[in-house]
Amino acid sequence: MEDCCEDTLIECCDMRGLLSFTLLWVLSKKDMYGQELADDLEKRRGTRPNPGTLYPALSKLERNGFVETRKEGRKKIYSLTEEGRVGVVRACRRFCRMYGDIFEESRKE
Amino acid sequence: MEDCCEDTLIECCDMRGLLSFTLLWVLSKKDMYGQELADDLEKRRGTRPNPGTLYPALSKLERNGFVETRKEGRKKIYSLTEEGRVGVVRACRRFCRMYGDIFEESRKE
DNA sequence: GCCTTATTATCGGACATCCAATAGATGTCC
DNA sequence: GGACATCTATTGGATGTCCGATAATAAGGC
Repeated sequence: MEDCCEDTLIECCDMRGLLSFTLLWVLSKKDMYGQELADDLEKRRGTRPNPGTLYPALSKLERNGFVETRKEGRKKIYSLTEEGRVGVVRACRRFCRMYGDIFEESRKE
Repeated sequence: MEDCCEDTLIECCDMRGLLSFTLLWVLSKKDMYGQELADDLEKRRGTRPNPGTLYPALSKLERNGFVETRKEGRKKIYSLTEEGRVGVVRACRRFCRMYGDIFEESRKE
């Protein structure tokens, strides 16, 4: 408990990465606008992603055809395209093959 | 099955990242030399990490005190320090908080 | 209309991860 | 000793993820 890093950053190794994958995953559950996505990421990581990180990643996903957007008032709602839905399933499979054992072991404790 | 990406790279989103975390995790199971670590990563990801990726990451972990080395013949064996063991436990906790739900759902299928 | 606020967005810089290509160092085998 | 294979390592360049700071846009309240 005492060395539980609830809201702190890991200092032993860099844990950056997988932002676009995480965004696809979150969007596969529910359409969201930017700040909602930022809320979700903040809950996961403990820190809120900077707009300079989040929006370019979303733009790239849209440019590549995995995400589409619509406007609702001042909000811009992001949702997966059909291609995005196919892609996220494949990406999850790859993710599990890469890191599944880490989770299996951590579940036991 | 047909869209299973056994040995191909994911094309829908970038899945780089977490190399140093993965190295710490693998080393927490067994001391290894460089090429052994490369074998393990190849099995996980489908592609072999380039030496220009692997060795700088290991050097940084050693420089930061999480990994130490000894020579055995032409091999250089990497192992975790005590600090590395503490760090990897914390990092795993963080990792599970970030991505646990993805695994939980994928386990069901 | 004007101010406030929420939301989207860009810029510049730092760094980790990735690659291809190449080099150095050390065992092994003939 | 010399050729070969194995293992460690570096260089240089591309890209994604991260930040702080700042800007642009648009809805709502007065």
